[in-house]
Amino acid sequence: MKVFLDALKQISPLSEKAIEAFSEMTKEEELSKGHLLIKAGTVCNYIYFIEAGLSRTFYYKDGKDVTDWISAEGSFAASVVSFITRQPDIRNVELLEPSRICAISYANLEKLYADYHEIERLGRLLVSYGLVQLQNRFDDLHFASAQERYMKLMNTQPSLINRVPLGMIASYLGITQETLSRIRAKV
Amino acid sequence: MKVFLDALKQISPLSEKAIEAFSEMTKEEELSKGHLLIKAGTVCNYIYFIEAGLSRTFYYKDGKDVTDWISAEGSFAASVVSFITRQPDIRNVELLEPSRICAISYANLEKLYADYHEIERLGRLLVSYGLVQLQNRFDDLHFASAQERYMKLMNTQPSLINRVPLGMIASYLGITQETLSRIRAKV
DNA sequence: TTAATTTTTTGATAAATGTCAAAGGATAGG
DNA sequence: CCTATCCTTTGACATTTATCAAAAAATTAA
Repeated sequence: MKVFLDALKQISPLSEKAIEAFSEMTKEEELSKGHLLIKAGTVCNYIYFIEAGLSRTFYYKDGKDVTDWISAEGSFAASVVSFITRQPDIRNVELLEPSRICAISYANLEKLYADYHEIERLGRLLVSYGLVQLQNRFDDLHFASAQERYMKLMNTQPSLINRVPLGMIASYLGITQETLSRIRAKV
Repeated sequence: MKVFLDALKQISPLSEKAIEAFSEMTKEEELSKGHLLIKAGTVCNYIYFIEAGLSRTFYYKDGKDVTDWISAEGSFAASVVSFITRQPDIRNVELLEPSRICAISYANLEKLYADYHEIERLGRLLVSYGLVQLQNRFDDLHFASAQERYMKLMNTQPSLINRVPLGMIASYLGITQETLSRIRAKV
């Protein structure tokens, strides 16, 4: 839990009271590799913070497994669209490594937002930073070549290369695993 | 201004006081086609709401004009990444039609956020819905064909087809104008 | 309206990436 | 340590999309 609360404080200062309220609303769990945090077709009722470990968000498009997002320790995992819209979504979230996570439910978070202006602010900032991250990935996908995208991933998150199977990384980058394998052979 | 305030109220209820504060902080303008709202290389200090008209966000990648976003009446325009991170960004925003806009500065918005919990909530919701929109476009770019993307645009925002030059729409969809022209001829 | 400019289409060709198939490697459980 | 499974690479070929060039169509300004 400490890693989680420290990360929150980094985003925006929180009073002792708010931190306590947060920690009361949050439950910590140790889960094994392969555990499904969120199942496609359901409404995502939890946001997870990865204190240790690794997860990926994925769905099926035309029968093919698409890796939408990868969350390592220190970041959040969820079916964000479903969490926000309160509609079922096609995304699953699974653990790629045994992980220690903090989970907070939609209902509890709403309560915290309503009770604490400072937590509402924190939430706004978190979503804002998420938007910036997504825009960066969007820009890559928009007009960068497969090789450019791979290079950028190597520069920004090199550790993922050894922790995530190549096929999932390829899909994350929007290419096939054969193409990624060839890029890798060339570079 | 009324269109803007009504749109805000739709997102989240606001007290009379908050609405008044908002309208005091907002300035309304009529601007002509071609007007540059935001210039590349600067920090984006305003968020614009388009009451009437049309804008696009664009930048240059390898000397080529890339249309990043298109905002029609009832939506927001900004260099969102720059507005959030307070860093200069490569994006420009220009008007594609004579437009009536409402502008609110970063500093004023921060003040509103600090003074009104209800406005902070509104801000969180606005960013959240923006995130959902971007995720939808991201999904298309991730693993949908050029034709699928065009079809989806036709279904969701058909009016843009007649208001925005084909080259900009093509770029918005992540393809060349020749490819879009051929898709159009085929469909 | 004409003339100039911009936008869109079309054709030929090239480049990037995908698909299918199969062979090697690596890894984990019995 | 052996076998089954999963992961990665490689090859041959197909498809999609980009590039370059030029013509046709539409729009704008004089």
